[in-house]
Amino acid sequence: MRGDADTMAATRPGTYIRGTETVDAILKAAHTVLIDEGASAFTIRRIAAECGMKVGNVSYHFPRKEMLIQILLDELLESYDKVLENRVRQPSLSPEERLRQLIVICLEDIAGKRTTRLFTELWALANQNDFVADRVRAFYQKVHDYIGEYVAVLNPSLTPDDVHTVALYISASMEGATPFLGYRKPWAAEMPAFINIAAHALLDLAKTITPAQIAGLR
Amino acid sequence: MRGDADTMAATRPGTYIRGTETVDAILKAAHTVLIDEGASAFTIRRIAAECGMKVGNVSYHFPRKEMLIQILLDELLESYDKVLENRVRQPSLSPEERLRQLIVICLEDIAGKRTTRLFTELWALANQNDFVADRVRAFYQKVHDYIGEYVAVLNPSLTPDDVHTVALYISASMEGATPFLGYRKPWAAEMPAFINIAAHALLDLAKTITPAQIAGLR
DNA sequence: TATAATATTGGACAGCCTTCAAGTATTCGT
DNA sequence: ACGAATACTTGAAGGCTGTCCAATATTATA
Repeated sequence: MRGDADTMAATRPGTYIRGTETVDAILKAAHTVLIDEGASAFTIRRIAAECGMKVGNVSYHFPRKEMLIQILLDELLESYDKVLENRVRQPSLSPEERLRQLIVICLEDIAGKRTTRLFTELWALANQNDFVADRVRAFYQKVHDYIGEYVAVLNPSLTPDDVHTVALYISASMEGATPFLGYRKPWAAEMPAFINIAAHALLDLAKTITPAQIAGLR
Repeated sequence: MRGDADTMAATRPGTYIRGTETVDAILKAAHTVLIDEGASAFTIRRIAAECGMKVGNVSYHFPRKEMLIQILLDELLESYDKVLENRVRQPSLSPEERLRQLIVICLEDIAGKRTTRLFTELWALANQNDFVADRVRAFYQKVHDYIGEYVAVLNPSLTPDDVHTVALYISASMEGATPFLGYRKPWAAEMPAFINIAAHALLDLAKTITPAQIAGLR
């Protein structure tokens, strides 16, 4: 059985084998449409066409379009969680090298089509859709916690609040690359140099920033 | 007469006073709808309702919806240009103080509703709409040139290419604040601390980064 | 294999949307 | 004040949307 009882408003339908396969196909098609054609093309009919189904069938498995969005988003963000967990937490490196790894991984990921498209759409959707806004917030919360872990080790003089703020700054610096150096964005070619600067500047920041500087005393 | 002959594909209709007033009202309404309700609500009907007009009338002044988007976007981005020109170029400060000013101004602007909403929508629209993509690129090009001017002075060891890359990095670091600390975004409350960190870190970067670091030699 | 649960189909519905042609009203220069 | 240019309104066509439903087909299990 899928779906954590937790905050879930909608559980995945389908109990028969065939049904779950269909649900998977719909979600995959929805993913493709959202990434390739954007939110404006994200319609039941377009999704049904993408996976060679009838509108009624998609509507049967996802009686409300909102359900589809919610489940798709949950699965997508969960997959990002796993990437972070597997690629960053694994190696037995120094905190500094791990943070560098995380920065490189994040920026390389941002350069990919899926991430560039998905997150630009999500940031816009979050302006109006509370569900999307909340899930995106929860996702980045985790990312900031990852970063904060390393920052706290690298710079023991920071309070927990300061650590969070620095992590937020590091994360924002990277995410800002999305509309500039993301997939098919104007300065995509400069990503290698950008990664070099980011790795240098953000590591240096994490190690040397002081509470006084965060507080604006200078 | 309105509309610069320059690159304009579409010129604003209307030569009568009443006509231009109507056009202005439509543009204002379109602006409101886009900022307050997002791209999905950006429809002729919704815009007409917003300014108390009939659908046909809006359609008369803007025969194609695309025209409306284009003219609205041109006017919006031009207004941002002017803010930059007036608020940053004016004062006779040192390059360092000017760059700090620019950073503070940009981030305070990002915290506003208009900028947060507008640019998140534009980044998403740019994924599919070539016109939007091009205008947004041209806009940021200018921003990067502004930043680059100061970077070049603060750090004479950098080549013009390096200067542009550093300017790009600085700009991205600031824009990345939008989905995190923008208007009604989850960490909006941390903007003051974020500005402190950014002003410190980005100025330090501009002054001390070396070509070797940008090239990844370490 | 019978039966009940599940899946799929095709279509109807009301509601949006954009576009357009045609007619009316207003405004401007003379 | 008059004619022409411009502005506005109307109404309807045609296509898209999400949702719903009844009929049919498939599947799992007792």
